[in-house]
Amino acid sequence: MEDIKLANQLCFSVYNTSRLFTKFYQKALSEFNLTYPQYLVLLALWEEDHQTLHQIGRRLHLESNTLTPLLRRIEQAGWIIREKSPQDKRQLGIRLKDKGRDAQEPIQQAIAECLGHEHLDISEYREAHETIVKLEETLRAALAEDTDKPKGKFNGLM
Amino acid sequence: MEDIKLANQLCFSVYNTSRLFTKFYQKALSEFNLTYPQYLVLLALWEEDHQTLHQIGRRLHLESNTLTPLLRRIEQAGWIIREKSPQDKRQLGIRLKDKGRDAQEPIQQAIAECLGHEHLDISEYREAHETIVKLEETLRAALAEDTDKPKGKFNGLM
DNA sequence: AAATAATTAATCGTGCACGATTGATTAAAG
DNA sequence: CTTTAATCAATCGTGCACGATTAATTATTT
Repeated sequence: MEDIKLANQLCFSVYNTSRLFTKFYQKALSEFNLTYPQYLVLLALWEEDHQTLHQIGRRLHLESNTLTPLLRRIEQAGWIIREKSPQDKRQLGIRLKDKGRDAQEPIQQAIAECLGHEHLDISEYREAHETIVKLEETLRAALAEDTDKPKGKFNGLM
Repeated sequence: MEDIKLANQLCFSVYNTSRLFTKFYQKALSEFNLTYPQYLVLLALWEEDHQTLHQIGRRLHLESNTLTPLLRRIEQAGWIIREKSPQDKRQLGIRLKDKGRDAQEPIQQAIAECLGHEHLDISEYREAHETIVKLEETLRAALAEDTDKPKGKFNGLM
């Protein structure tokens, strides 16, 4: 029963920190008219251009219900191009336009300045990163478990 | 420049963990037709009944643009009552209905079962909680700083 | 007392998240 | 080859978040 209180506090502080972090990035990204999720898509494409919607979804843990409109907005703003794959017409290919490729340096620069301007020493949080990644994996495993096994203790019996 | 990569990773894992945690709670709360933010409001009221919208906002770091519709939905579902304060007609008082008060035990129970069922040992994450709270405070301080000081290095000079 | 400022909730518009479903296309089974 | 199953993107509806503004009320100043 004391575990619930701890879970509540942990969840709440993760929730708060996520909102704060997003707000922080939003400030750096505002001059480019980008949101944080849009920036994540660009990050994925900077690592590897020309991915499918599905691949980007695997990387960001998002599905088409979120990605379809998100990618459409990013295309609308001229960062990327969406086009059906000729080989497999189910898939949607995503690739950077020049604007998207060229923006990598200035955008990273803006974020770096924002970090500096706030004298935020993120390197202090290396341990925070490690612990939260472990928590992330634990939660993902726990949640994945009972999408496989539907429910209850009688799996595979009916 | 390496700091940006670290910040990106940290922010992304916080973002992921927040979504996973919410999903975890959502599963426990679904039988009560409650969302995680709605549960947070109930948590606040269980600690202290009869608060104003403003007070709840201070506790959850949310403002009226989010809380007004959120509280309206919670009232709609019969958990709480919203009523203008007679003393100060600007304020909106929020208090639990019987349904809201009585649900505390069964809801906490459902969450506890969910924790157990997933064999999630949250107590392992006491250190995660500490580090993330520190990160939360750092970010909040950094972001608060330049809502006070508007921008640039020439504050208070014009 | 009258004018001004501050506080508070509500409103508006946009953009995620996400459960659930649908329709198109491809792969696999019979 | 045809039927069936699997895959993938899109769509739909709901509920947050949040920047920005507005309107009502109260507090403060003059």
